[in-house]
Amino acid sequence: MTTPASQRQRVRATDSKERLFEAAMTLLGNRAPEAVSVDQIAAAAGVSKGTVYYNYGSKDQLISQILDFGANKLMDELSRVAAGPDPYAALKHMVEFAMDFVASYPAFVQLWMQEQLHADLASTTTLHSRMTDLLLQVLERLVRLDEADKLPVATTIFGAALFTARVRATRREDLARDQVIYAVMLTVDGLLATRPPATG
Amino acid sequence: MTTPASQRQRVRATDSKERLFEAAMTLLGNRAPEAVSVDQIAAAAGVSKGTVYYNYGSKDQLISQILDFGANKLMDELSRVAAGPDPYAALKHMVEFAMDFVASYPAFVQLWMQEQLHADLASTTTLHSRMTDLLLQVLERLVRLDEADKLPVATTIFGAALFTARVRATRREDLARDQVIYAVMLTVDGLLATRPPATG
Amino acid sequence: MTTPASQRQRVRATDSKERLFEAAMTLLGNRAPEAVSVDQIAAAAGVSKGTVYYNYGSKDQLISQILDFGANKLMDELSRVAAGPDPYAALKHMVEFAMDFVASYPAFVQLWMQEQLHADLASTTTLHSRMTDLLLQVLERLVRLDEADKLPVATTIFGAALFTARVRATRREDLARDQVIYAVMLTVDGLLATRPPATG
Amino acid sequence: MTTPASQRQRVRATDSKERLFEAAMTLLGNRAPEAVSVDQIAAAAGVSKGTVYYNYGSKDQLISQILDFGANKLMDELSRVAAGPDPYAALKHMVEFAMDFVASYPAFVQLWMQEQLHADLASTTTLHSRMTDLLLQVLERLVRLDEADKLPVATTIFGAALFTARVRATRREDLARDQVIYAVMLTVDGLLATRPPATG
DNA sequence: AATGAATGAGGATTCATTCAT
DNA sequence: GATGAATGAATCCTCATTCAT
Repeated sequence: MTTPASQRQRVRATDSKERLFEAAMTLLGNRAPEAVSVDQIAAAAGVSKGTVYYNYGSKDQLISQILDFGANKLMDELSRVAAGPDPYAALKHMVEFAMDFVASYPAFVQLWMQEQLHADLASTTTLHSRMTDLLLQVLERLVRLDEADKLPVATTIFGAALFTARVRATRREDLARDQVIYAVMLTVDGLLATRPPATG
Repeated sequence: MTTPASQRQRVRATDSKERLFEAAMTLLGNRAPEAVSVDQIAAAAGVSKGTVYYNYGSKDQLISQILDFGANKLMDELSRVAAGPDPYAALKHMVEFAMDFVASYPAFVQLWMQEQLHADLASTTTLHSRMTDLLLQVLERLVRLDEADKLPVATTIFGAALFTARVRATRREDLARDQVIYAVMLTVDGLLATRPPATG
Repeated sequence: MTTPASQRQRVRATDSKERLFEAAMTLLGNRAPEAVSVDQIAAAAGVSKGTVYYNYGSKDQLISQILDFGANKLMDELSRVAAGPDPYAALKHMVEFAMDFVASYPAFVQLWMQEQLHADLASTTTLHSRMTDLLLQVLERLVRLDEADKLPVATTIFGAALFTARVRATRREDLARDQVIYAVMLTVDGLLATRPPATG
Repeated sequence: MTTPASQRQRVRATDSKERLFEAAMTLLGNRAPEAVSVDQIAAAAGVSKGTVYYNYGSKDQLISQILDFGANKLMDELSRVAAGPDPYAALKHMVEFAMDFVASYPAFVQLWMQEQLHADLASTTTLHSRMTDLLLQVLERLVRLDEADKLPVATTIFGAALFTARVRATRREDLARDQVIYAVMLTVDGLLATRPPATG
């Protein structure tokens, strides 16, 4: 049935789903997921509570989709940036992008950190290892690393970027974007200063 | 609450209170505070629910006290370590201590990050600024920093340490303590490599 | 038992007991008994909560004793006043005394009205019938009443006095004592105007 | 989970709200609001506890609505009756109506008296002043009153009617309706006997 | 005589979820 | 597609009461 009337309805249906997604995104950027009720999300989206369940099945699934959306969006762009010819510039661009991404989607870090706590490390671990893998790909084009240092170094860069980005999102006045990026890149500078360059 | 602070000699009096503190500490290390019920804390401490309220007034106050306890303990020791003669060694000892502290009190980071989200930046901000102040005191004995870089750099070190420590606390198998400490110190190495030494 | 030692103890015991009585009296004047906790009473009296139970056995018994104390005090004085030679003057004095009594012991009316609701009409009914009996004794010295009118008339006077006195206790600015007494006495004036005088 | 549909009674949309209202009305007629739990109200209405909150938001709001409903219903009818041509008859009809109203809605007086105690004199004062205003409108068509006597006299009639009506609602055997109305009207008789008639 | 610690039953409220329409 | 009504489990908290000291 693709009568004009039902088409019009489908457009509006998609509308509801997207509005809910945006609303949840906004609300979850400031508060822990437990502190955001389905009522609040529905109200912020201007739809009824039932619509949340109609479109997403459950609160957890809605949150999961936000998390997945964020993780994929982040990784996609980061992978693209990581492919740049100059590894140092690529790393810096990655940090820059991460910084801006967190500013745009504060809910994402919020949710990811929250998930980190639960024992079900499914998507969480996945993102973490995807991130460190990607970082290491670029780092190894820059310096030679001991096997045992790889994960710690990558995790440190990842953590420094995430943490400072998150702090910036909360209290934005006193942490200038470029200075923070510079500070995070110091880890890489430290590597360059103390490690042999990558053999190519 | 009419508890004269001078008479803390009663052994049994402190017993329930301490057991509750420990139990809350343990439970809050693995889960978000909203996900830990007062019932669970009381049960884990082997006391009745009412005892939580008798001793702490409310769940929030119990959590607050854990947070304060952790913040003070952390800052006390860190201040002591920061006073060491060699600034680089002092910084490394600080990172080492932070790493071990988080391993011992995972609940603390958990709670602190949680607080970070809420808008009530009272104790949260305090710890953050106390930490960055202390870090900067030591850093400035090591290198000369632009005014605008101070807070970003200190926040980066703080964040990298906290984040990696927290990740270690969750999944301890693949992040060796010493390598992580080395990785966090890379930020300092980067500073040393790119900045003029402190004048003294 | 009137040994010196026990006397001395009785003095101190009486002290706590009386302080509790006064404190309860004050607190119960402004709030419903359910809204006044034993903690509050003990705190207001400057003693520990256990002392309430040591002295009164339970919250209910403490309240009961206040109620009994008030009922007896009120009835004693009212009986004395009722015996005056002029029945109209006696009635007016009774109303005056009741008005002042309620102003002094607002908790009393409060508690009595509260008890009124419960099905256990023990002390409540007793006071009510003692009051109406006393009123009727005086009224019958003034006018002749049909048997069926006695209780309604006495209850009306009782109620008018209690209600206005209670309203005065709450919002004291706009109800002058003497006008209120005059207004309550209008019921008696109405009787005098429409009823044959008592035969004596 | 949920009980099978066969066991559960289907309740119509508006039904639940009204059933809750009635149930609360009944329960609050016999007990102080603090002594009536939301569980009891829900059980008496045959709905779940959550339904109380869905329909009324809170226990206080439910009680408020009962109070408002009663106050409006009482005032509406009383205003209508007060407009009658003969002021004495109008007053008597007002008392009669009040008497019957309290018999029908004992909860109302109960709640009103309870509110009286709290310091939040919002709705309470309103009803009180609306009542005395209305009474005075009619009284002034009957007799001339000193300014200072107006409020006391009106409050006395209001109180006498409310109090006796409430006593009747509790122990109905010994206070006949007509005799009580007669007794309350004695205040008016007293005024007529001692005051100059209204000019007009 | 007095108390501080502890208790547990009970109460108000929230909220994710279900379901008939 | 969407919704409003209803639910009940779970949660935080209060408070009268008990008891060892």
